[in-house]
Amino acid sequence: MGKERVTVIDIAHAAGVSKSTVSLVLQASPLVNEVTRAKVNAVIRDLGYVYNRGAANLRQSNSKSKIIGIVVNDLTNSFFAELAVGVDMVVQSAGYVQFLANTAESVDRQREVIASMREHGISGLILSPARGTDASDLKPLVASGIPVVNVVRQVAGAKVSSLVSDNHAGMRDAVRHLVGLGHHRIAFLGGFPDTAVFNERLQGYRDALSDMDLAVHDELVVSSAPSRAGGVAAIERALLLRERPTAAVCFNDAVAFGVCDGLRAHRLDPGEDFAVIGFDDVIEAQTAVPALTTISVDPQGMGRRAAQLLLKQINAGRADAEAIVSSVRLVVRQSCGAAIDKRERLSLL
Amino acid sequence: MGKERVTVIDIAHAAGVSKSTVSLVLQASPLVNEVTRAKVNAVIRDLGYVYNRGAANLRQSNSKSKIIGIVVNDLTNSFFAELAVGVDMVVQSAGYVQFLANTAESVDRQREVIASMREHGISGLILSPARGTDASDLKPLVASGIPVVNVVRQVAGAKVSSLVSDNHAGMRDAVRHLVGLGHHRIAFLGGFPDTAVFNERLQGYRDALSDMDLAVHDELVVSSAPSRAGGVAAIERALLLRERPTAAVCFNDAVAFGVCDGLRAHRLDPGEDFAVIGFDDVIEAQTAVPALTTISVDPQGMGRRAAQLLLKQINAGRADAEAIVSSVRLVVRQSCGAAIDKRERLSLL
DNA sequence: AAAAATAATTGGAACGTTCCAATTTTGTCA
DNA sequence: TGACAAAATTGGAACGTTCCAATTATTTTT
Repeated sequence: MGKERVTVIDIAHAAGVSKSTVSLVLQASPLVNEVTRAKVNAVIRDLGYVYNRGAANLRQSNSKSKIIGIVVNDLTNSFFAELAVGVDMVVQSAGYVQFLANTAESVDRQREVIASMREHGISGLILSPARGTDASDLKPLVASGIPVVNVVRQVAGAKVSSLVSDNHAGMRDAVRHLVGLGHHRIAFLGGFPDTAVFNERLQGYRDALSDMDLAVHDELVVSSAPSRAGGVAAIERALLLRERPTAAVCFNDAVAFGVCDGLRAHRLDPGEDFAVIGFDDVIEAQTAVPALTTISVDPQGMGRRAAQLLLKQINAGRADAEAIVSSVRLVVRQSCGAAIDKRERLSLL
Repeated sequence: MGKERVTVIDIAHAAGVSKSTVSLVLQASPLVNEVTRAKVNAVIRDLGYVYNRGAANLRQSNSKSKIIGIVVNDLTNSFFAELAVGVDMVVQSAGYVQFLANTAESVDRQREVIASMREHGISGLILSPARGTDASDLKPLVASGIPVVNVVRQVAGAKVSSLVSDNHAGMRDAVRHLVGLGHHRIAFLGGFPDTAVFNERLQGYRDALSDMDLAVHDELVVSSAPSRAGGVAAIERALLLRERPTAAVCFNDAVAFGVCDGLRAHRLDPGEDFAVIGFDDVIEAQTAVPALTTISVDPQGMGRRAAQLLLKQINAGRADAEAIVSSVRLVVRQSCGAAIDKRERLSLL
């Protein structure tokens, strides 16, 4: 059943026209007469023809392939899943289809999948680089004129566009908010110190404290895996300090949830006895108990913007690197509690 | 810089051999002499040649394309993200690359992306069908001999393979466990009643109650959106019953988390005052507070198995439909609490 | 050393499409 | 009706690869 392919030649034959004409109707060219167009389209439907983009693409090597690649370092992280969804939306409605690959932080794997995608003729790539990605890994790609947009993480020295969230400003706003509520011992919890994102966020924390004329205590900075379990571990350590913090900004929401878990394990009520602020605003942040105050980075929106930027570069034919930092905003929910003085007043009742 | 493509002809020319020879070394044929092979490979590296799979694939239309498609109905759901990761793992190590598309439950979108993938020459498809998918949507695909593996959801009447989790047995085990702990008013919360998955799980719930000689009360079945918010709504309704349930099995983990939230809003402690069991075992289930007792379905494992099944069919050239139900297992954590009598004994202290 | 066998290489056709230049058909105007 | 313009159609070459049959180079056998 349905062994051999139906080609334009078959269509042409059945419709009594030439293959050139069939090709023209496939491209919706205005050159072809209405009645022949109708006839050809009918035959196309009848014979169950399916367009062979591979062949088409071979001929028109000038034109682009309608395929883009997206490779992320950790698809199990819902942040990246959301990002992929955002990319998918704009890419899909532009008539493109996307190769998606997960590198699980392996640069070797990343190299392989990028090479494979290249052989398949992607006309652009959105990349959330694995830790340790070197500019040389992207070199061949940009040398052959394929636009690349880095998201979330930058690659030092690579001449490609990037779209990262404003880590510095986000963390600064979080700290300011806590200070405004009356806190002055604020911890910075979670994250691996060898990443650019960590350092940007940490710097935002430090700068905010300085701006508000508060001392920066290094023992209040506790790094850990950027996961829920890491959050538990980090708050454990922070609670051992002789002078306990009264609030924490966390590397990301996963850490923040872990911190809440750890607080509860110590009979402390997050939001009430201790203020917690996350980063990312993952979906669960709004429905968790307590709802998480966090920095919203809208990963889906970032995905959309990255895809738009990539498509723009593909269409322009020219890919001059531009670095966009995506603004973020503080979303105040319950986990950071009310102002300290107000709380004290209430507790007097 | 790097404007025009390097082709086998360029390689042949530079290495002083024919394009046929170059082609042979590209395919690692044993027919070619070691020294020429080395020479050709050197030139390939020097000129920065990249293989054009499109062209190759065009010629050898018998051979397959090394591309598979995966389309899911909701990538923002971490269950499907995990599934995609599982697929990615086996597909990647088999030298394939995957088109990934998200349909967001739209059958129209699904139809479009499947058509697009077909035009791009996928040699197999893994599909988690959007709600309302009809067998006719898959007809053309199977007619042209492209293997399809449905995951999570079946499509009635479609002659394709499927891999679904054992919903009936999973829910049955959950209910049995609760009955074993001493509960006899157990609610079934969440999910849309018009889906096959819902009905399979509900049937497991009913059968387990019957098996244990307990009555099935329809008012204890409260459907809702299969989300955290839906869980909150469902438990709200369940708590309005004059005879309240003491435990609940939930349509999935998201609902279960919502149920926990709702319980807390009523000053009830999930796991202590009310037993909750989820379904899916998403990552957060183990780190949540209380850790969620749930039915583990290992989405990543399902993804791997689905991919393996698909590759098997692709390689066999023959795609006889087989229906696999993936076994599940109850993972007991804290949200279902201790046995009722033990708890009563403890509370006497 | 000639014949036969084997190893290595090669030119051209083919895959399914698009593009170009050329041709045929149709329409318009004097 | 003839001349011209406009509209519609068309054949062949090309894209980058693989495959086949054929050729050439090398080795083995007698």
